[in-house]
Amino acid sequence: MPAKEDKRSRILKAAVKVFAQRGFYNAKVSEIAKNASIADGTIYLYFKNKDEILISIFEEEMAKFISKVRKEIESEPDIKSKLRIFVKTHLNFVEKNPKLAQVFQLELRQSNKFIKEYAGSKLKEYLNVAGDIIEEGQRHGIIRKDIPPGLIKRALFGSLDEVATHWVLMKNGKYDLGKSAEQIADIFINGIAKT
Amino acid sequence: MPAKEDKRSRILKAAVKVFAQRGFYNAKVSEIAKNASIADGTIYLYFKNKDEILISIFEEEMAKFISKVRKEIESEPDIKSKLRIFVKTHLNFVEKNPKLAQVFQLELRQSNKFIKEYAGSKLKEYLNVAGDIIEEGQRHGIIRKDIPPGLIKRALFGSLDEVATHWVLMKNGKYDLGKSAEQIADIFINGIAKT
Amino acid sequence: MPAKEDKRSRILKAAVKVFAQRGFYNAKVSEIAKNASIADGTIYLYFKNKDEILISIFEEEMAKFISKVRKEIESEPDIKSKLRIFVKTHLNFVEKNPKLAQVFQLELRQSNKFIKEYAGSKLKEYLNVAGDIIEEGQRHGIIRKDIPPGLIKRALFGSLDEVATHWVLMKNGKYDLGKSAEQIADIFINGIAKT
Amino acid sequence: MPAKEDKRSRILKAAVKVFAQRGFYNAKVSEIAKNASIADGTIYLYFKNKDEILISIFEEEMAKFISKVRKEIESEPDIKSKLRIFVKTHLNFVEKNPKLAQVFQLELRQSNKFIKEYAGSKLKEYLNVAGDIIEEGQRHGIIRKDIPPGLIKRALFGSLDEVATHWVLMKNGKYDLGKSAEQIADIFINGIAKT
DNA sequence: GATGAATGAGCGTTCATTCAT
DNA sequence: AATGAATGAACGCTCATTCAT
Repeated sequence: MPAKEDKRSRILKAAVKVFAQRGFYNAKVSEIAKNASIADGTIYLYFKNKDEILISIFEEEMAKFISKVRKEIESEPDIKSKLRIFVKTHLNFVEKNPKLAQVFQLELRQSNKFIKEYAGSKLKEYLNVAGDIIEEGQRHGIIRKDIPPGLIKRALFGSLDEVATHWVLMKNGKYDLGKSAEQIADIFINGIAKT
Repeated sequence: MPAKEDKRSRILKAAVKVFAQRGFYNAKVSEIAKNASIADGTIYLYFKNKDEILISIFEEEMAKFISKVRKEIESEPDIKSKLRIFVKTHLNFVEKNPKLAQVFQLELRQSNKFIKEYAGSKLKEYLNVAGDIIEEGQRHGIIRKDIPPGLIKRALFGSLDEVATHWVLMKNGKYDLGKSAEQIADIFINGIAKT
Repeated sequence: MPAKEDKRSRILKAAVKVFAQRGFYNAKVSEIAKNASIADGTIYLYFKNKDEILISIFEEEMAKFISKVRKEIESEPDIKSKLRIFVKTHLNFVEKNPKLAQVFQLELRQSNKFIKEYAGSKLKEYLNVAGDIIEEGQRHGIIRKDIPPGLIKRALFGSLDEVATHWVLMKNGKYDLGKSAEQIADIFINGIAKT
Repeated sequence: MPAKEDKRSRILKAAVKVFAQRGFYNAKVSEIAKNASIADGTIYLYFKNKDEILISIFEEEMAKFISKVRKEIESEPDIKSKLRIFVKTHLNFVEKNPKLAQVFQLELRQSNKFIKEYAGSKLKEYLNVAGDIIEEGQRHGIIRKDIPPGLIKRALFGSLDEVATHWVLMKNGKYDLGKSAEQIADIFINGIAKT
């Protein structure tokens, strides 16, 4: 059923564009429909409501991204480089997908449904990619054990997220996210290294 | 000016309560007015619009908080303890002001005006409290100089912010923010220390 | 507060006009507002929703009509003439208020809320005006006692209602409701007389 | 034609069920289709639109009912018993077909098309069954001639209709329609008898 | 004939904001 | 300054109906 899948992705693609352009609340469903070259009502054959479009964008892009990150990490020889790659892949994704980044960093958080009702399983899964590396590092005696991995992964994610948001708000141009990635990786790798 | 100031703060106090209870978008101006025991229209004598109430809450609470943080830091003898106190004060504030924390961590970000138009001078000022400590540390040769203080302060803030948001979403109970503060401080102090 | 009362009745008057013209479901709230020379939203200061406008028309017109009927009956000397006057007043009201009659006979019954949720206390009250006459007649030995007044009043009302509806659908012109009133009164008075 | 006829009646049967359950306006065509185990679009091969389904139910059930009433009356020896049987058959039908009665008494009247456009030939035909008895009675000098049969039949129908509606709204249980039928017949037979 | 995916018109209601008093 | 009645813009969503297959 390729036609159906095709229509569904056209909606999502159009939604990313419109959300990034207008913001989630100002984005009109009818504008998304027009951008996807379908009728307004058709959207509701694929998504329950406007919030669900937003959440689907997140879930599906995150799913793709998570498996990408996993693949990148896999081939790294040690804990530290895994962590470094995790950080670099995160900020590289932001840099390469500015529209999507705007949706992830800004629009997503305007939806009550997303923030307060959506459990955020994809987010948890992503955080656990980092969490798993950290736990492994702790088992191997490379990472200090007196800080819970749950806190470390969250602190790391917070740093990346904040830097990403700032980059989006600065309209991209300003700084080099690749460099920042290296530096954030440095901070955390040194910060949590077993001494 | 006491009467006016009084009414103004009653509005802000009522707004924090209603925003925390209902969320920014679901909060009705009329409900804030009722909570402040004034007429709907009166609110517009003190604030330009609903977003301005939110922004004013942020600005005024941040002003108080910033000067508190500054005072706390002042008395600390060295860079590292200044940084540690910065972190602890941040998370302690969250823990002691759950309603305000909910507004800061969640509701504030639902306002397009806040995110996209409000330059966030108070936020910058707050970040610079950390930035100043870091710069001082770099000048004193205690903190590595190869990472821009602008990035460090943002990374640190991001970590604190993410942990705070998680705490708010978990409905507070779960974990000990005091302990987390120590651990985040540890990570960053070690992470940016000159080796 | 005459201004407020005035606005409320302007809405009701406009609603009768628009409901009669377009039917309940096709009537747009905005058209009612325009006819009443007020803003759309103002309607919702006076009525909870569109159905409530319809129900209010019914309740308020019925209240006026019921007290009119009661007054007419009061002055009649005996049971039979009371019953006759009841019938005549009913059909006379229909004849003199064609727009309202259209709303009562046709539009009202298109509202699910009216039919299925609204208890219809005013309708009950009206039926009881007839019911009371009948009970009195039974007590006085003028009306046969082997038929419950509850059935008689309903049968009588049904006859009047059906004739009224037919008259509305025939666009009024056709027949003389005054004559019909006399004849229906005849049927019922003879039909329920104690023999 | 059996397959087609079969599908058509399945739709009508499903529609009665769904209309009685949800009301005409809340009934979804797709739900009728699901109940009839056919595709949504198939309904439009048999009926022009949703209103036509409703009207068809009415017409077809009325056709069956009218011929039933005619048969019942035929075997009656005199005018009065014919009239009595007419009344009893009417209310007996209601009592024996509660779902259909709900559709006839309540849902049918919510359709603008039915009320205002559908001439109601089946209704006329049914009324004329009573009208014919009455005219015959007038010719035979049994029924008073000073009331037009057109009014009598309508008054009688109104009584039956109102009692039926009340019975439906009371959710059936309450009263004995058989008894009511006798009493209504009494009222009218006495009421229109030549004196 | 049968399907069911696609269409797109249609509108009640909310609520931030204004402004006459 | 304070009031609160009045305003009116704004739009997501449903669902009867169509039509390509």
